[in-house]
Parts: sequence; structure tokens; C-alpha cells
Amino acid sequence: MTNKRLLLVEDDRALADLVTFHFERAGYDVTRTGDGEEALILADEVRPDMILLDWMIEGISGIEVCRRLRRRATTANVPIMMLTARGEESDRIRGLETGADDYVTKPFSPRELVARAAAVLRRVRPALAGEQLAYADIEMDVASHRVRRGGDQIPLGPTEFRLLKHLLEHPGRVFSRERLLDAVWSHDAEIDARTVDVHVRRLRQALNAGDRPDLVRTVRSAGYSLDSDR
Amino acid sequence: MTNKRLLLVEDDRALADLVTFHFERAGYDVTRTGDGEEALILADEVRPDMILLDWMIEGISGIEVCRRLRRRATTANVPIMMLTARGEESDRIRGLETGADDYVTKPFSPRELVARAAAVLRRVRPALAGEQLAYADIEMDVASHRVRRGGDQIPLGPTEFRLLKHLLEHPGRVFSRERLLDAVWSHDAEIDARTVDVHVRRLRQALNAGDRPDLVRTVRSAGYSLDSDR
DNA sequence: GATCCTTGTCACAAAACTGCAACCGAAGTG
DNA sequence: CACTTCGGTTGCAGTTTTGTGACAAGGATC
Repeated sequence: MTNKRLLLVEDDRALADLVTFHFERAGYDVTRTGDGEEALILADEVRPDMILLDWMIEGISGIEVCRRLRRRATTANVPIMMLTARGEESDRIRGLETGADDYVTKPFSPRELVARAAAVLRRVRPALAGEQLAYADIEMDVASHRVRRGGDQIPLGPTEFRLLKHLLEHPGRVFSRERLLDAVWSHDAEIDARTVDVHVRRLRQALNAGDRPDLVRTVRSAGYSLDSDR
Repeated sequence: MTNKRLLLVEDDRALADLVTFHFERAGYDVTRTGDGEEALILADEVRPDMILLDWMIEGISGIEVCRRLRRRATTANVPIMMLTARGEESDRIRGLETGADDYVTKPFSPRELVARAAAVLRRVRPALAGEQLAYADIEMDVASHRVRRGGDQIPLGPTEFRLLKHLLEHPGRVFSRERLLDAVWSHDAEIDARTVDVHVRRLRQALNAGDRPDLVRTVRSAGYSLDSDR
């Protein structure tokens, strides 16, 4: 899976380092800036999945950056978390009302920050937070019913989709045709086991389009499995 | 607009009264219970737009209620805010990881609670918060009931409007006809699933007028979704 | 009450998918 | 090497799913 992209807008260098460390460890690509104007530009360039925004920064204020981000069509749907030293209620409410999705008060625990970000992402983009299956360079998003390989969209028919999904759920494991029929087709289907071959072929054809290495391994007299190193 | 519906699960009567008061003033219809089992039942009956859940309640624990709500298709997408006396970091993180959308520690300010709820709602169901919805070059202003594509006004019938609104609230995600019937039509409507097709067609017709690319993706044997890159 | 708009269904057309059977070649076996 | 077994491929007919246009019923408007 490609990493989630985080745009961090924070002018306290030490704090930014700390936050960056924890988010990178959690699997984010972090882009940093301490300047409000630059943040707006970077938001367009980087297309982050999430923006962490300090309330008090150089240039325009964080709250103003937040407002402007919300107004632009390209960034209107990117979740924003406000980061601030102020703990007074009125400020917190103002932050939330401006369109921030969450609001964290300094000092905070970096782990909690990451957990909160995950919670916000899970809401906004389930795709980025779990409904996602992956193996090697294959990604499957169940909610949007999409499959990619190396970034390219792979069109799959319903059966091939279910088949790949099942394989992705147990990568590496070998399934006999019978077991696959049971798992991928409706349980009572009376279908010739060889039919599985045909669908495996169709899956391979779609997946390997463009001369990519075959990830579906055939285990003679046993079945099929997903496998990158053969 | 019809009021937003809040399900409050809290067994401290005084606290529940306080919270109820503030949310009703903010324009919510509040349904209350102090019991976990009952909460699950009410969630199905009331179809709340948001659930406020105390961590420590009678019957099953709040965290278990949260988990079960998330597992059910009908309530999986309802935003949940956890309410708790525990302030320790590990608990907070556990709460968020269970699938809660936000986490508020007692004692809290009722006003902030309402503001946080609004922020969560704005994320999850932007339409409820009177926000502008947008995807690709489609913009919808819920308040004024107006839809634009690339600047041009798009006339839509009531049903098509609600359908598009629902798709816009979860762009990219695939909805089965049944789920769309549930979300876009009244919950008890006994309508042929194929009727959805017809309305999708009408929506497409209106949206794609003037030879624009189709943004409604058909996912065979799965449903429909909004989708720009196909 | 006449008119206009919206809605849910239906029937038919078009498109996509499915399973099978037949034929081939590759991999084991002795 | 001759033989056997197993998986790969292909074409296609039948089936399933979706698109589409027409229509009648119901509501709203004026």
C-alpha cells in the first residue's frame, strides 16, 4: 500500500521533529513547513491525506489557513487537525467551528496524536484505514471495489474480484479448487472444479497485463496461491 | 430541515439531563438510555445521526457497544463519541481504536461537547451540517438545494438530489441498490431494487448533459459509486 | 379541474459475465 | 522414451445484470 501523506504545518522545529518521527514510524510520508502561505501551496502540490496545523504559525494564522483550505475545492475534503497551546474553551470551539476535524492541545502525547489521526482518517476515508487489502504491489479497496497493481487500475469481473479477495485474505496459502469453490462461489454451487482454472486464468490475465510478473502460483495437484517469490 | 437525531447512552441521570439540554438547544432530537443492550436496539429503531456513548454503563460496556455498533451494517457508519471519566492515555487510545470518532473526558464543557459533535458530523455527514459538498467538478449546496457541475447549474428532481447527496457524502464508495434504497428512500419503502437503476439513469442524464464524462460508476453485481478516475 | 412534474414499474435491448467442453502442451513416472 | 496426469487456453452459448424508453398513477401548482 502506498503511504498516507501528512502535511505538517508547525514552526516549532523541535516539536515538528517529534511529530514527524512518530508519524513516519506509523507509516506516513510527512511533508513539513512552518509557514502558512507555503502550507497552502504545499497542500495543492502534495495532496496530503491529512493536515496537521498549528494554530500559531508565521505568516497567516493557522485558523485562517484552515478556512482557506476549506474553501478550495481541491482541499475542501482533506481532514485537518488543529494543534495548539491554547486550552481555553472558546478557542477550542472556534477551532472546531472553523472546520477542523479535531483539535489537540499541547502538550500532547505523540501516540495519542497518531491514534486521533487514525480515527479521523478512518471516518473520512475508510479506504486508508483498514478496508484495504494488499500483497506485493497489488492493492484492493473493498469499499470502493477497486483493485490496483503498481498504481494502475485493474478491471475485474465480480468472480475474479471475489477470487482475488479471498487469496489476498490469506496470502501465500494454497487453496484447492474445491476449497476455492466453497469460499468464492456460493456454498451450494455445483460447479465443475476446472472452472476455477478458467477464472484463475482471467484473474492472471487482468493482473499481469503489461508484462508484469505472475503472482498467482500454481501448485500442481494441490491448487493455487498468491505468491511473489516463487 | 429535520432535526439531527442523537442517541445518548449515559446512566448518570444528572449528566444525561445536562447533555440533553445542550444538544436539544443546538437543534437535536435526543433519545436517551442508560443501558447498553437497549442502546443497540434503539440504534436500529431511531437511526440516529450520532451516538454519544459513556464508557462505563450498565449491561455491556460502552466499548463493547461501540464494537457491536460498528459491526452492524445499519449502524456501522454512524459516528460515535465516547464519553468517559478515564483520562489515561492508553484508554483513550483504546477508545479511538475501537472505532469511536472522538473521545471526550469528564469533566467536559457541554458547549465544547456540542462543538465537537458538530465537527465530527461535518466530517462524516457534511450534508447534515449544512455544508457544501463537492466531488470532482460537482458542487452541491445542501442549504439552497442547488447543484452545479463545472459552474453550470444542474436541475435535479428531489429523488435524484437525495441520491446524489448520499453519493457525495461517501465519494468513491460503492453502494448496493438495497443500501441506497435504505439511505435515500424512506427506510420502510418497499420498492423494487431496479428502481434505483432508473434514478441513477436520470441522475446521470442530468449530470452529464453536454457531453461530460460520467462520474457515476456502475460496479457490476455490487452497485453504484461516484468516481472520477475509472 | 387542468396542467405539469415526479415516481415507480415494466418490457425489451444491450452489455457483461459465466461455465463448460475440447484441445494442447507441460510436468511427472517408470 | 512412451505414457499418464494435470493445468493452460480458447471459443462460445447461455445466463445474468444493467441500460433505456415508455407509461400510468399520484401530487403539486395555479
